[in-house]
Amino acid sequence: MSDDDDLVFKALADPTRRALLDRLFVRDGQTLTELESELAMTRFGVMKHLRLLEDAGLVVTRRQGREKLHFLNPVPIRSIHDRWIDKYTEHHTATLLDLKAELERDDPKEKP
Amino acid sequence: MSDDDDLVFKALADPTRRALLDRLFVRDGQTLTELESELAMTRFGVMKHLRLLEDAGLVVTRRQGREKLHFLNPVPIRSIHDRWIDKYTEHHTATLLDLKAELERDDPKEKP
DNA sequence: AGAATAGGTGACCAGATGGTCACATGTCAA
DNA sequence: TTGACATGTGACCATCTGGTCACCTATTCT
Repeated sequence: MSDDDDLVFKALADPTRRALLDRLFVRDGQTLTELESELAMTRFGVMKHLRLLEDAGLVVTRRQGREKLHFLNPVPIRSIHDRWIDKYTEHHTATLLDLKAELERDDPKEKP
Repeated sequence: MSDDDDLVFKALADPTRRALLDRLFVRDGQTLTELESELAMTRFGVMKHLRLLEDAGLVVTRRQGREKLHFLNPVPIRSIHDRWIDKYTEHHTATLLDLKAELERDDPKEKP
């Protein structure tokens, strides 16, 4: 069944952790204290979340003196995609999303 | 922050629900009872999981008499991919995965 | 009509999860 | 070497989650 991805899905299930990935997607290599300052949560909470992201392989780290730098790793995300997106229908799915994005751009916040 | 995807990530966080998606990926349009028969869990548990998958848009359904048919919807999966995979590095990431797959094919279960 | 089949609801409970704190270790700079 | 800074650990608690059951509705078959 290939579910060693369990850590990845569990890690992605929390909005705070997804926000952390978003921050790293914008600017890679941030420290714990930098990330904490944007997140309305104590340092300990952020640390726990980063730990889970690291265990899942979604974030890789490098020590630099007393600092620990965090980097986003996109590989596990790509694996999720490949699990349920058939090569032959991939183009069709991407096209649907493009259409959705275009509709939302044309009619912003429309309430039917 | 675009986190109306919360239901999607929560739905994917459970191994039983991922297994259900796997089953539908193999054969689409199954009923609740068919899916239950493969899953070592009572009908009620499976029903709860399918409900969450449906709320998240990962599964779409169609009623046919007293049966309810379940179909896999790949669109939300593609959205996850697009959130953190940069268009410009996408090819690089896919290449890394291909390499990983090839290595695991050549050296099955090697313990370094 | 009556029985069998497919699906649905609400309550309930054990166990997992998110967040905080007191306290501890390692690192840099004056 | 003393103090400030960056990160780490273990315990603790309120809340969420996964799974089951008693009971109910709707559809099909004989």
